[in-house]
Amino acid sequence: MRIGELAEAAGTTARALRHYEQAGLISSERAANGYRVYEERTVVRVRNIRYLLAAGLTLDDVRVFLPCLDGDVAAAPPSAKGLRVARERLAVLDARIAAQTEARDRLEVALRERTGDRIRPVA
Amino acid sequence: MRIGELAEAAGTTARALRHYEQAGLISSERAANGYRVYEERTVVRVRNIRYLLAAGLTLDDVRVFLPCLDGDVAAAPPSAKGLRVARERLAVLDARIAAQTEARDRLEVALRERTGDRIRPVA
DNA sequence: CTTGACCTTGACGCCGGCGGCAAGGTCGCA
DNA sequence: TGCGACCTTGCCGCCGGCGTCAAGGTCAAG
Repeated sequence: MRIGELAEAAGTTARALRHYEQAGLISSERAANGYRVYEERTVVRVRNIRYLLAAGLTLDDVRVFLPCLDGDVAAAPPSAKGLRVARERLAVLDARIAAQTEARDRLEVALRERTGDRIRPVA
Repeated sequence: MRIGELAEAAGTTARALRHYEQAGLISSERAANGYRVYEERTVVRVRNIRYLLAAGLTLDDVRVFLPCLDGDVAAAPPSAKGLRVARERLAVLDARIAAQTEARDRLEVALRERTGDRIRPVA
């Protein structure tokens, strides 16, 4: 399939796909005329990429998960290094989530206190 | 007080303060030599601004809270609009956190499966 | 043969919240 | 009188994930 088809099938744009390729997240072969040609499974891969992006990860983050992006769990088990990196990522994600949750709670508290008081007890 | 003092008192930088002024969040008078001069209460205001920023709002969002940023009880309570913006932000933050938590959980599950199944890592 | 839909690379634009540098003016103090 | 700390405006840079031209090549249909 060509880039336009893939884009539509995966719910994104050709531009984004070139961007992912440039970032090393997907790969393509080339037809004689230079057009990019993709395999069917790339659709799944791209969907997974977009899922992770939507979850707030960066392209850099996503790269770490490449081995698991094709949805085939039995396929390529990650290397020890991959596992280590993945665990580190997990910690990073936890930290990030914690930070955002904290911010969220602050906002909620502010809102709650607004029911009467001022925006926040200011020191 | 001058910009440097305000910056230190409010826990930020002179650069950021000029940025806030440029964004219409704070105002200053000018001394004869052109230096910005601030009132004491601006410290509180800036702290509140930074508090809201840290809670995940944008400068644009903060603008709607201007009437209540001085911590003055007599001042106007946050407008209905302000509350609405804050609630919307809260929803956005919640969604973002949920998505990331979901991704995190996926990763954890994947990790668990790998380490349980295949002990031998592949280079 | 032409149109028009599709593809190619390359490069600049944008948003947000500043950081940081340039190039200069203004102080107080020794 | 000269140093150094402070201030001024202005503008470019950065990160991330693309959007959006620009300037072309390719191909099937009419």
